Amino acid sequence: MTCLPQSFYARDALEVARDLLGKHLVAGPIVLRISEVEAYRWPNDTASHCRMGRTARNAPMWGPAGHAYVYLCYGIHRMLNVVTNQQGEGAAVLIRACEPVAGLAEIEERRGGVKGPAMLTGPGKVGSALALTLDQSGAPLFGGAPLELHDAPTVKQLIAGPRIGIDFASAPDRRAPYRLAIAESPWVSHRRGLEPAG
DNA sequence: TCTACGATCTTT
DNA sequence: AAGATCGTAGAT
Repeated sequence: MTCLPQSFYARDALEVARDLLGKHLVAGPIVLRISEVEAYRWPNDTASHCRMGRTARNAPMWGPAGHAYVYLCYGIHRMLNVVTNQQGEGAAVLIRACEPVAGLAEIEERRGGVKGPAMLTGPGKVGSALALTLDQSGAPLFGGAPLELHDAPTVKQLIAGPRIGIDFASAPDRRAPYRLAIAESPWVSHRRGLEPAG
């Protein structure tokens, strides 16, 4: 298993999002296959955390690609994003759902005994399974890091639809099909609104 | 400081 | 349909 190089991430978030489907998140004994993502693009994406400019929280989104952006949502959930684009551009891909590949027992334990797709379909659940902490925000995802992204076969059949939980965004950004998932996978949250895509 | 509000999940 | 729960961000 080879680690994805930093150059993989230094592209438009939507391209990286598509290519992240099927790739592996590796954290110690746990390996997760990415099955659903959302792109938060640069520039002019009113759904993005970067819509208001640079802040202490979103600083990693403006930094070098291939690093993590972790933030706390609703006071409870830790969300994992992968930083994309060039340095100085605020963009990232949110990891929304995964399929377990290894470390099933550890994942189940961290998820409170939940099994099946309910275990990993939703960004908060992925964060919980990986035991993410806020101090991991800004950490690289390559070069022997505790959390890494490894290469795996590219996914051909995918489905796309509007992003979840961004009602505050402009109408075009609300409608934009920036949520991508593996077509045949049961490890996908909110199947409604997703349609076959290139 | 103060206040409002989330890129959600669970239970009712 | 609504509560949990707290760090951010923007306003004061």
